[in-house]
Amino acid sequence: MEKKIVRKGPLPGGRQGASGAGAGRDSMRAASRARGVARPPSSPPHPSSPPEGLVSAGSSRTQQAAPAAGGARRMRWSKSMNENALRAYFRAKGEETGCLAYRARMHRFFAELEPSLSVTEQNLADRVRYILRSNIFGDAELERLRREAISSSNGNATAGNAAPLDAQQTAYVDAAVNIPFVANSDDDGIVSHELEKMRSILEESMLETRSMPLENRPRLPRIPLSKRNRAVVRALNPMLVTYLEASRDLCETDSILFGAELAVCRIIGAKLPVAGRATQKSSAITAWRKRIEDRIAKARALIGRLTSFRSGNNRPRIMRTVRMAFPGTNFSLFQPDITQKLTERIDDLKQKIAAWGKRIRRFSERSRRFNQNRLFQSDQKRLYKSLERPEVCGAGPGPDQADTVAFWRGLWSEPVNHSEGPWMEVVASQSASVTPMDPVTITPEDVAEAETEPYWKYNPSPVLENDSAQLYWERSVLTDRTVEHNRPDIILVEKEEKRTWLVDIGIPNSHNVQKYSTEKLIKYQRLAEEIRQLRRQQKVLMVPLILSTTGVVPKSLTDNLVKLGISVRAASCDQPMPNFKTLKGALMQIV
DNA sequence: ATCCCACCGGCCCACTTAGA
DNA sequence: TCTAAGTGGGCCGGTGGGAT
Repeated sequence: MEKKIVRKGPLPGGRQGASGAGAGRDSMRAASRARGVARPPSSPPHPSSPPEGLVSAGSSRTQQAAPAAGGARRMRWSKSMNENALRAYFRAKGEETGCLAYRARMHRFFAELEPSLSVTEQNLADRVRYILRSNIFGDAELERLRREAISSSNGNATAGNAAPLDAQQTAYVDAAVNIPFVANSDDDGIVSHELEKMRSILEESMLETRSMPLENRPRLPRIPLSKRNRAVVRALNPMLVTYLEASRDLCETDSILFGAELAVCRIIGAKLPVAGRATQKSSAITAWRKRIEDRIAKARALIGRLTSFRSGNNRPRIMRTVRMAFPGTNFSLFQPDITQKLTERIDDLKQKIAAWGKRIRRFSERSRRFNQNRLFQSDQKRLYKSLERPEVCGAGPGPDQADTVAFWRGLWSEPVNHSEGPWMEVVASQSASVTPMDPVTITPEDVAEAETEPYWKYNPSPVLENDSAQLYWERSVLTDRTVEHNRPDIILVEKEEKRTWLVDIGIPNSHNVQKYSTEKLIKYQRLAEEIRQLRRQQKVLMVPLILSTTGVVPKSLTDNLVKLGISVRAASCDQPMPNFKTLKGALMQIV
C-alpha cells in the first residue's frame, strides 16, 4: 500500500525529462539482443526453471524490497517471438476485416509457432497491438511477414494439413488460391508465366515513363483495394527493389514509382485517359449534383401526376403512377380521404424538393470554398484573378473624369423642391371606396360552438393551404440536414410576408413552466434555422404556448397569443385552456 | 559502486463497442 | 443479452545514464 502512495515515477505514456533519453525502446531491445543466453548476475533465472523467454522480474534490489507476488515472471519478447506473434496475427486475421474470434485462432497459431511459451490470449493481443503501434517492424518487414503468413496458411490448405480451419479461414484460402500471382509471389525461385508477363509490363511502363515529359503523364485512376489488386501490388514490390537501388536521384525514383503505378493499372486493366491531363476535361456537372437533380426531376413529375389525378384525371397511365406512389395492399385510390392523402403526399414531395435544392446550394457552396482554398494554397495569384470580374474591371474605357466630378458636385449643390405628384391623390381616392375589414374577435359563443364536438375527437387535416398561407398540423418537416425535433404542433407559413410561425403547445407541471418554455425554444432552434434556409423565409418565429396542469399561465402566453392574433380572453386563469380546435380556427382566421 | 531518475515494456483489469 | 474485440490506464519491473 505504502508503495502506491510514495510512488514517484512518471505515469506511463509521457516521456519526461532528458535523463533517460537514451533508455528508449531501441536500447532496451539492443540490450535484450546483446544479452542473449547469458543473463547478468543481477537478474538470475527464476528457480522454478521458467520456459525459454521467461525471465525473473525485478533486479536483485527490487526483489529484496518487494518480492513480486507469487514470484511474478515477465516474458522477454525477442525479435523472433515478435515475428511469430505477427505471423499468427496475420494468419488469423487474413485479409478479412470482419472476421470473428481471430484472437482465439491467433492464440492457437502462436502456440504452434512457439510451443514452449505459455501466453494468454490477452497477452498476445496486447503484444501484437504494441508491436503494430510502436513500429517495431518497418512496413516492408510487416509486409514480408504478412506474405509469409498468408502463403503458409495457403500451403497448409493445399497440402491438406490436418489443422482444422474454420469457415472464414477456408474462405480466405479459397480466395487466395483464386488470385493469380499470389501463390508465386514468394521469393521461392519459381517464376510463373504471370510473373514474367508482369515484369515485362513493368519494364515497358518504366521505360515509357522515363522518356515522357512530366506534364504528359496520364492521370492515374484510383484503384479499388481489392484482394486481387493488392496481390498485384505485392507481386510487383520485390521487382522494384533492384530499380530503386540503382536509382541515382529523386527524379529517377519518382519516374520508377510512376512507371510501377502505371504498370499496376495496366495489369489490372484500369481505364487510363488516352492523352495527357490537359486534354482531360471533367464533366461540368458533378455526379452528386446530377443525382440530386434527377431525383428532383422525378419528384416534380410525380407531383404533376398526383395533382392531375386529384383534379379528376383518371387516365390509366396517371392511375398507375399514383398507385406506385402509394405502395401497400390496404390502400385504394377511391377511399374517401384520398384527396387528403394526395395533398399530404404532394406536400411531402415539395418539401423533399426544397430540401434537395438546399442541399445542392450547400454542396455547391462547400465545393466552391474548397476549390478556392486549394487554389489559395497552390496559386494565390490565380485565385485573385479568378475573383476579379472582367466585365466590370478593365472592360472598356472609364468614364470621363470631368463629367464624374460635375455629376457628384451637381448632386448636392442644387436644391430641389420635392413634390409627391398627383398619383398619391389617385391612390387615396381609390382606397376610400374599399370597406375596412371587420375586426376578428373570438367570443365565448364561438368557443362553445367549436366545442360541440369534443376536442379529442377533432381530427384536423395535417396540411391546409391557400394562396397566402400554409398550415401544418402535427406534421414533420423534411429538412436537408437531419433535425432531431422536426414536428412542432403547428407550423404556419405566411407566404407573402415570408414569415413562419412554429407553435408548440405544452402542459407541464406548474413548477416546470419556465423550464419547459425555455426547452421548447431551444428544441426547435435548429428546425427554425433549417426552415429559414429551406424556404428562404425572412423570419421564423417560435411561439411556445404553455399552460400548466393547474392552470398557472406564464406571462409570455398572453404575448404569444397576441403575436398570433388570437383573442387573449381565453388565456385568463379561470378559463379552461383554449383547445386545439379553437386555436386552429383562430389561426385560419388570421390566415 | 551505488543510488536516483526518467522512461519503456509487460501485464492486468475494467470498461466500451460492435455485432449476432 | 451475450460474446469477442478493442481501449485506456494503472502498476511495477527493467534499463541506461547521470549524480553522488
